[in-house]
Amino acid sequence: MGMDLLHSLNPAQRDAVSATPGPLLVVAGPGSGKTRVLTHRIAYLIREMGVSPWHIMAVTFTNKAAREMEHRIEQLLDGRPQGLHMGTFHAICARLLRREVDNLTHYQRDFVIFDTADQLQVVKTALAELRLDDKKFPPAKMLNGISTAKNDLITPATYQATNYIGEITRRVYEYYQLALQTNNAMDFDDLLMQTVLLFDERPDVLQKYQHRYHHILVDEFQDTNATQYRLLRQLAGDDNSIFAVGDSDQSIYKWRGADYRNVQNFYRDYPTARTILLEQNYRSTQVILDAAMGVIRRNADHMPKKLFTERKGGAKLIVREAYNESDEANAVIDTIQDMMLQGYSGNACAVMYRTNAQSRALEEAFIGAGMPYRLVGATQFYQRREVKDVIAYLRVVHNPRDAVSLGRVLNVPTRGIGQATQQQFYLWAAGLGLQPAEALVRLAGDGDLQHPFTGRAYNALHTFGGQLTNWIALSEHVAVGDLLDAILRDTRYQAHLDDGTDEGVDRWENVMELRGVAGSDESLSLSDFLQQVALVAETDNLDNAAQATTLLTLHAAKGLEFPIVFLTGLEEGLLPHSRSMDSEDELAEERRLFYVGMTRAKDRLYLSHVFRRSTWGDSSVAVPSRFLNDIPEELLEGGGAGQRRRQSIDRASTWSDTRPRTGLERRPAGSQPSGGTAPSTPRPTTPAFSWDADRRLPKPNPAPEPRRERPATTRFKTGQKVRHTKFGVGTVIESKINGADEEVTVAFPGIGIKRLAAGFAGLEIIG
DNA sequence: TTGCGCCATTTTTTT
DNA sequence: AATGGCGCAA
Repeated sequence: MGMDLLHSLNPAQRDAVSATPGPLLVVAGPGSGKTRVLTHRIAYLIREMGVSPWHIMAVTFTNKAAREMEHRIEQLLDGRPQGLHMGTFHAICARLLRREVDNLTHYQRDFVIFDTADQLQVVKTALAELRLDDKKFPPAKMLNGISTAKNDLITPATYQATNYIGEITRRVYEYYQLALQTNNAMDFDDLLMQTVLLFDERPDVLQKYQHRYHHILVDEFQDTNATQYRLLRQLAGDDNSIFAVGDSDQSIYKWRGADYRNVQNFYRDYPTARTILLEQNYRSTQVILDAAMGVIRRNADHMPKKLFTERKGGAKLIVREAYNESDEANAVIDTIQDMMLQGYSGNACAVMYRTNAQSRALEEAFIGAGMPYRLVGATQFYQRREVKDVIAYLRVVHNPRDAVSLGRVLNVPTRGIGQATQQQFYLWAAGLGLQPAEALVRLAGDGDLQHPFTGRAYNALHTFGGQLTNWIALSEHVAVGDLLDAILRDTRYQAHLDDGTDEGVDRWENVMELRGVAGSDESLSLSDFLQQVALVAETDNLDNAAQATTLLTLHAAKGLEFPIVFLTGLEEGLLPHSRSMDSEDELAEERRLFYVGMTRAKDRLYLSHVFRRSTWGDSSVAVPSRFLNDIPEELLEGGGAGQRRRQSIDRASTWSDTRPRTGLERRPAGSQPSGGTAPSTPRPTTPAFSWDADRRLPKPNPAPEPRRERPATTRFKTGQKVRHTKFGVGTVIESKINGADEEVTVAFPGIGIKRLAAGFAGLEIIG
């Protein structure tokens, strides 16, 4: 029997799976079979060590990972183990808090979970109430500060402000937290923090869980934050075992409070902890691994690892420059079609990028080519206005104290409760000591109730209050789906969305999709439904069955693998992102992000950057990412990246008026070769380049291109040498008129690309 | 009160 | 390029 579980593992994996209970850290390189180790460990505990599943808790990073593990354990054990507790930190905490809600000081049963939009709403209210200027103190920044505090387990009471902004953040945080309690709502961070606080205050409650969870397994340990780590320590107590799996090279959530120093904390707090290193990779070719190691090695805090695989050799990496993002996208598509001809299936490829905004150009190209794709993230389903509205209705029905959700739908669809009425209404409700929805219900139910509303406003409020009362009553004995139907019917929501445009139809379809999620299952409670909906991640719903290329951000790619991976937009400012450029730490994280992307690839890795990238409608010259320079030359097909980087800058300087015919010029919109729908023409668009060098097409489209800029009035010309007082001598890459001033982009050797306002820069032309 | 149109600002990554 | 905030007209 024991053979079954261990014989398919390599020595290091076997060591981990069969380790004696106690603190253990598995350092798992990418593709080293960590899910395998985790699942086998759980199976081993149950079957070989006689541990009851009831005593095991496994924490994963996404719900999808939890499901996947559950599925694999089921296969290993020929059945579902009863009582095994598996899920994300957030889901596990939410469940625990629901169960212990009577022991919470500030919350009642039926609390709701606020998402970012709700949080922003609360912060805006807080700023208004505190008479603070939301221009000076942007709500998103405030929220960020609050979240950071919560991730570090800092409450409004323990918040130490060191400067004015800090003091403002503290005040907003204080107000915000009270508002959440009044709304009987928690945000994502609360789920974790309130659990820790509960355990702190109530040793008896903590003890209950300590007695239950003898074995705690943690996936993606490098991405735990201080609060999560504290929670693990609380649960582990003195007697329970922590089995942590992680890889600090794949830590990419520092901005969310993740602190990979928890790895060091782990050793500090558990001096007897064992470490097991998993270095054998079962995913990628050695070429891909070597390239990835070449990149990650440059990080100062990188712990040396030697990733190896039995898949010696492999195709070299291919780096190419495209003219602009649409050419880049078309080149990707062209290569994917090629790969499919070579026998790869439709879901073999993934295209990754740094920012969600980059998906647009790709999507357009896929649609243009008639190629199937699925997009992970972007405007996430549950963030869409119409979906949020419908959920807000359900939330108010579920928890009438939720004033944020009520505020969202009070006049959506418009029902004659305008701004003036709303203000009056909120004041009146507050005077009664009631939350708005509670007051509405009272107004509808009690004809004698004193109120200040005039005929029209009263009618509108009274009617809505009546509806709300009905829905609440309905929710007691009817399935979630039926309740949703009633709400949609009573509010005439479909008519509200139908504005005659395709977008209106889309929106209704989204609502129907949500209706599908609710299903007609009687046993799904409203509470469970809302929680489920609040805690889903976009990657959770990724099904691999669809024969489509996956489009996703590098962050979303973590934990996934694909035979063929395209990393696009590898340019300075994008990867590394411009917001990360002035901090060594953040730069290191950007590099890890690149590393994560590279190591998703099993067989082939394509890297691309563009010459011209458009952001916010105007485009500018881009420089290849510095990370490309760190890939060993011999692993790249064709020339090295460093060479290309220099070439690109040089080329930029010769490309203004004497631009050679490259076939790369952007075609005027609409001049694309048409007929893309015919299946016999699999290549409806003409790629500017192909990764397959010999298939590079001759330039078929000599359509005269409208000049992009009228440089007649610019003082500086591309290719000119200029001198700057601080940066020294550089080469002008481009210059354009921007408002009243001229914007000059200059490459300064050894310094980088600078964008300068000609009026202020004091540039001297020297050649 | 609603709805439209103009203006400003924006994008890093997400449970 | 797209969204949100704001002012004005109906």
